[in-house]
Amino acid sequence: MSRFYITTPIYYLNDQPHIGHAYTTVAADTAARWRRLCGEEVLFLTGTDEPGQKVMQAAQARGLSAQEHCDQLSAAFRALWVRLLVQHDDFIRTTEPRHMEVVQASLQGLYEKGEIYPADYSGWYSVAAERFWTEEELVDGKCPDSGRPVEWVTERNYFFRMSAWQERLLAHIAANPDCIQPEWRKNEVLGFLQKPINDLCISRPRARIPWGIPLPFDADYITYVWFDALTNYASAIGLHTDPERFGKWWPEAHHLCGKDILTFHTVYWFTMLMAQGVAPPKQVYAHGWWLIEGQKMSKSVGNVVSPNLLVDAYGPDAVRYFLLREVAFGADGEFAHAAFLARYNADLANDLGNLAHRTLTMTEKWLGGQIAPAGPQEGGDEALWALAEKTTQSFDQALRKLQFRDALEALFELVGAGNKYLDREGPWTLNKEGRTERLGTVLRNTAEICRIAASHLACVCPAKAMELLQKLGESAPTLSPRLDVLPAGRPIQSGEPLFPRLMDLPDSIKASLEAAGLSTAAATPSARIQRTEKNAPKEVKVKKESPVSTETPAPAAAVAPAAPAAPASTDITYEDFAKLQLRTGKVVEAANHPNADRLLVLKVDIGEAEPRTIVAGIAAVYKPEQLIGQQVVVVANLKPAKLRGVMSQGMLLAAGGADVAALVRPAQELPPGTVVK
RNA sequence: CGCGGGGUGGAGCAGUCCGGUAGCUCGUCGGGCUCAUAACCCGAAGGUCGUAGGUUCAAAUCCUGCCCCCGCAUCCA
Repeated sequence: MSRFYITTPIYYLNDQPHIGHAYTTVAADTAARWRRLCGEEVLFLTGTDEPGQKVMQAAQARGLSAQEHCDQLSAAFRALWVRLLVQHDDFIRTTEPRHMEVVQASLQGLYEKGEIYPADYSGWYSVAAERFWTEEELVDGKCPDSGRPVEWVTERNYFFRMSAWQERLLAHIAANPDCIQPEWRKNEVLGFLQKPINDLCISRPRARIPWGIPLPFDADYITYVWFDALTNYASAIGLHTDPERFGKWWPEAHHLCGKDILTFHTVYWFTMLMAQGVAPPKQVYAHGWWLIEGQKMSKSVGNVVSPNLLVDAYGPDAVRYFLLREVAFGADGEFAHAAFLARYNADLANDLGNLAHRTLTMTEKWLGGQIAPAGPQEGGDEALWALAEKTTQSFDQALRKLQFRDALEALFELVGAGNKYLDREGPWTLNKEGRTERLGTVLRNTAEICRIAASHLACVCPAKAMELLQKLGESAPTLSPRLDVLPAGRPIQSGEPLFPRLMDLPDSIKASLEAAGLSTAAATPSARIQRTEKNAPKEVKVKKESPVSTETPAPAAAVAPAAPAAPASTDITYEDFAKLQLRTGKVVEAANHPNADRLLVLKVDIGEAEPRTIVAGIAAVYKPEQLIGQQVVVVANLKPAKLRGVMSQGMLLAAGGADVAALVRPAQELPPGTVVK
């Protein structure tokens, strides 16, 4: 029996699970479910990555011990997987003994082979950020994160001879062209490997970082987090501890990961394994990132698509379907609720749901609710049989290559063909003319299409697929492409529509969009509305940038860049103005920017659950303590931007030209969040 | 020469590696059907495939230059 071992990265417990975590995990689950459906032996591993500075900081911020914090968050991940219908076979935590002992065995083995050696390392160290920086990374000779001074520190550490494996790594990739996917990502890795790579520092002094796996050969050091984390893929199946189990699964290892950590999963991990005499995994597949409503994912915007919110609003099946159908696996995508609604209605409600519903209701009305025997093939029958055969093949091929979108596209081509077939064969006419035998054949054919669609969809939309199969009287998926699988006389029931059409965004989604300062115009599933909504930010940008364009003759703004007043030639419509979301706010905290002397970092309450962090260039005019308790006017839907390292989630209105003269504030005390227009 | 990605009918994308009738989804317009979740089906309009050259019998696809857009970076909010 063929085997399939698939993993997600172990997720770092510095924050709640977000859509990116859900994406990787759903993809892995779908691949795993498909292999199981095909009768293969499957091992699907996910888990959480626990030790680390950021985790400890996050724990401290919540007033918890690191272990309590990790237990809670790890449970939050597990709970989400349950909600998303993820069926992992194993869940590993890097604090488990079974993992730690393998990490130590690996290190010991490498040390004994001479693959790990001690050396002194010198660099600019920031006590505040607890890390080293390169000369180039420093800002004015200070730590770019904290703005604090750095010191030149020499430290003894242990290094893995990664550089010695560079040639063999290149040879391995050349000999195994599919081991890094997609192809264009592999080229990025190969580009990275054109330059000599360094040895990898795999230790950290315990004095500096107290939490981690101790080096077996020097108790003053703990293991570098990536060495620790990557090893999970092997420790979970018994590297160094259970050779039989490891030998069984390792040759079939497939790792999914985000594009940001591809280098770790290929260069570091492959060479770590090769140095231990273990072949690299069969394949590493890097997927892209989701933009949220046109913006890069950040904490505040990310809430709009928090996986739990999505599952609450749409249910797990629809969320899984959208994630896998909307973009090619590997490319970046955009999660917009309007697009979600459009996709859901078009594919799940109108095409599949409706095909099922019309087939089932006609069968109930005219055939006593029973599947009819397969009669002789006429009309479009032959083509339908052929397409079903072709579809099941395409689906399987695409899914084996993790091309989820292509697989679903193929499957919905068959669904579409089912709808067309009904129209051409016109069962309502057959019924009127009393041609019952042909009527039965036509409806059994589309029922079979539903059976095939549901069976294949069982890996993507497990719950809804089962629901549909049950309507057809089936208790489990059957992958046969034949249209004579359902037994004649089988009772069916139509029941309620499988995927009710969504006429508007759920209220919970609208509320979260509003809270994040995003438009809820997407509410109507009409493309016209989508279009204006999507175009809006672009138009604004064009205007903003036109002064520097060489194309247009520059208007007054370019001549007098200091004058913010818009020239008459760029009148805006009320519609343009209405795109601004202005709110009153109250400054609750204010501090100097750690790394910029003209900026202040403010926390401004604008009536949301949490105050916004807003960076303002007003340090020349206001001192932080003057501002606390002051009322201000905030542009609430300005795209967030990082200013000297601090994310700013809005802008304060201020009067003045190039230099700010004074902040704008309401004439009277108003509750925070009051709309300004 | 900072790094990376990209410019294909109104929108979003595929096709580019391996040159040879420009395809898909949504939208628009017109029609049909009436079993169905205002769903389904048919037809039409709409693209000099960013641009200028080159190679070729033939270029969205190969080569060269240029323009533009989007991320990251840049004390601009």
